[in-house]
Amino acid sequence: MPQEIEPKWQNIWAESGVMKASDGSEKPKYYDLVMYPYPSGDLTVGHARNYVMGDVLARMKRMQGYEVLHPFGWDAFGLPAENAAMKRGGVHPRDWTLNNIAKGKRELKMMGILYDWDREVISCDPDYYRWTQALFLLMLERGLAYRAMAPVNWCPVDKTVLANEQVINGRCWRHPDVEVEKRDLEQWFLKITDYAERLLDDIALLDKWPQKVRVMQTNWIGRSMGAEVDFPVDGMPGESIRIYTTRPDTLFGATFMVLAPEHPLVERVTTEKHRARVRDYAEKARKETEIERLSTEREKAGVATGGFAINPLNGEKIPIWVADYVLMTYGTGAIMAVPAHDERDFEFATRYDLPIREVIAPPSGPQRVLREAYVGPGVMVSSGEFNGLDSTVAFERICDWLEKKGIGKRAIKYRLRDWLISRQRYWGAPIPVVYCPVHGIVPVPVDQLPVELPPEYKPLSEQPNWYRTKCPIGGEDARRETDTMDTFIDSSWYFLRYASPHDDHEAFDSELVNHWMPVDQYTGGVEHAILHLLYSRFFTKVLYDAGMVAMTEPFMRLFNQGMVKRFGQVMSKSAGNGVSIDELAGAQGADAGRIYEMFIGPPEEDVEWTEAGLNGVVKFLQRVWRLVLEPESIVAEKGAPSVRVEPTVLRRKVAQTVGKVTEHYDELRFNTAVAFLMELANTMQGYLQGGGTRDAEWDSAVRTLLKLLNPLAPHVAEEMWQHMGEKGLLADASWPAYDAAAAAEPKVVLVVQVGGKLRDRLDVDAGLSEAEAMQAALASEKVRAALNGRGPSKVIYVPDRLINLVP
RNA sequence: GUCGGCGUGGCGGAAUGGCAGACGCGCCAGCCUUAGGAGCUGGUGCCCGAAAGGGCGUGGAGGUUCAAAUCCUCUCGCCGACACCA
Repeated sequence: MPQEIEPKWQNIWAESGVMKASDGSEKPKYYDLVMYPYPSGDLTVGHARNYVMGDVLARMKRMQGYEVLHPFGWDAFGLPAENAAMKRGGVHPRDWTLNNIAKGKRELKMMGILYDWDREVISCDPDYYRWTQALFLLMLERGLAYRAMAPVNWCPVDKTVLANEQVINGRCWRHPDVEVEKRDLEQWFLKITDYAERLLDDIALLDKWPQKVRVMQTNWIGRSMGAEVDFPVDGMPGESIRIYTTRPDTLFGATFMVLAPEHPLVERVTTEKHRARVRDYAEKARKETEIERLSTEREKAGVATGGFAINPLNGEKIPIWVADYVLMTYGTGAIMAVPAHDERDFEFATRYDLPIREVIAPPSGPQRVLREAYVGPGVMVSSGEFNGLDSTVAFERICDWLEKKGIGKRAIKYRLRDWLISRQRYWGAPIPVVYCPVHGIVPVPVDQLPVELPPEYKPLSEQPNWYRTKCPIGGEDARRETDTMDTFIDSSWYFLRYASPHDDHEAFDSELVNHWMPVDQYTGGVEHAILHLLYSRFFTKVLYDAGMVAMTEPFMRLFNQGMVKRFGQVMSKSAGNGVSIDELAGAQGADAGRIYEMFIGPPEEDVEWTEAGLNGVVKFLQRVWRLVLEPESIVAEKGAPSVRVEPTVLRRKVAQTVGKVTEHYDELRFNTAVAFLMELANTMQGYLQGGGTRDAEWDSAVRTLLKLLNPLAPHVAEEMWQHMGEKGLLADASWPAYDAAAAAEPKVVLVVQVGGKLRDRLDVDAGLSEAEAMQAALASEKVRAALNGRGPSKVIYVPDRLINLVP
């Protein structure tokens, strides 16, 4: 198998345009999308694994008669380019990025991966980020973008703000060993929280997503249902503290309150005597880093304010404390503490010797000594008029009561927070607004987009020639926003741009988007399970509301492929353990590399890279080559066994392989799909060695094998196809149809059993499913007679080959 | 701590509740050249046995079933996500 065949076929495919997606096609569409990568230099075999998966699927779908959209692009803005530029002074991030893109593109082509390159999207291209900016303005127009002074996560290494989602365990997502700091800054946010409910509810529609990702998104959004209740402050008429609780049924057990250190009422409720200590404590809490504050290991600590509040349910006076285990960013920043039924409150009460009152009795009855909080449901006690009720009932009754009295109401809270999108970086899409002393925040008119980055690589805030501008409204001297957007904005809509990549008067053509979308298959790493996928879903819903797209969810079916590791670590150039596509394709050819990537392990699992098995797939390809083009050499093999593979066995094997390979490609179970093809090749070899004739049936077996192999090993398959004298591209050939009758085992047998004893057996048609076979059996005279009118206690379906195993 | 997922040969891993270990790697033997680290053929879960054959086997303990790697309960171990969210 000469390696020159690879460029040969790559050129033929390019000229024939097999990979181009036609907008006006009559065929059913199939949108096969892979997550666009960050162009970080050499792509590794880890990237290739992902893209080969997408390519195998695209090639099969084309052969199945779909009009396949299989595009590619680059997530080209972002910090690594700036870091690289800084490292080798003088390199512009743009040059570094575009250079990497050129390299990556060459490698992808080398692997025989076919993309519709006419639709390539590069997020740092002004023709792209022009529309990223337009979409930001759409958000602004719809009231979904706002500026706010807020304590933000600040990465001291990257010197930029991070979104919540980019803070992992209190550390920067890019630098796992760097603690994130808190800073107060005025920043742009997107109101993703407005969509929290829909983002959560619509997870139900994503039934073809991995359960794991659905759970992660659900938890991330974090809905809780409860009530907001106002607790009047003792001695301050008209003043009250609003708390949020998920357990209104425990209101009678509230023995104290806790405010977050940043809570606005802390100063007011604090008495003179306690003022100094409270101030001191709040000051310290503010300085603590998020990671210290969020540690559950730490003992709960706080200080009393000296102030009191009134429990509106029973009129009881309860002390107000300040403690940092209450977060200003969730709920109302204030809680009622019910130590008997909340573990955190229990710990706090125990430490400061605060009263603990049980108001829900566990099923085992009231506890004599409370050693720990009881958080389950039970019977209400010490709760006035609600005594004796089940706590789940009391939950509703107390809410009703609060609402009737006007001191509280049911409320739903989300863990999800608004998306902070400002980045104090050069290499990103500039936020297209102007600050005018007269008109305030003025959006740059869409027809003036893009707000292009200045050529010089230097912080935008240090480029007055760039940021000094005129107000688009009145022409006053004004200043441009010098922050750029989080790159996750770029990637929240790139899959829409592929539908009309050259549209130069709108972000995308709605009609074309509605034609291609939603994405039928989306493949990418699980590391994007929350960030990218949640943001893309959010964008899609906003665009739906704006009437610009017809779908409410962008990705129908999601697949998270595993990572390729080496020496136990994720493969990457920077970690120095990368194996490049060049090396893989250079070793034994692109096709062997492709098959090996698919065969190395289950696609969703992480795999350790080793080339130990590469030789096995090379042997497989060589065997296929001989079967197809030199079958006579196999018949002549010396020392061959005399085991015969009957023609019927070969025929059935071919039919079964069609069914299995089609199904497993479809379900992205490539490792087993490869195994089935190997089995077929083994059977075919056995057939020849056993003296099988090379008749029309053999010929059809060969052709079927080539078609099934084509998505995996397209160069070799095309070459063999051509050698066989076939006209036309194998890529254009039709996918073999599955013949269920030919694939079926000879027959199946039903065992009918009454009272645990075998009564009769019945042959049924081959090819029936278990359910069909059972039904057929129950309808048959023979079985009815055997049952003797008593009805079966059991009807057992057993394949013929296993009949002897049944007692 | 909570929520997910996973435990199968020497290895990567297969098995709609139906012959566990497909397919491949590795290993062993033979063939071929005989320079093989190339190629071909056969064998290869573990134990007993010369063989025929027998026994045991999917982390562990129970259970459901004619039948369990698969379903249920408990338990041990590993991995991942989230983690004071009131």
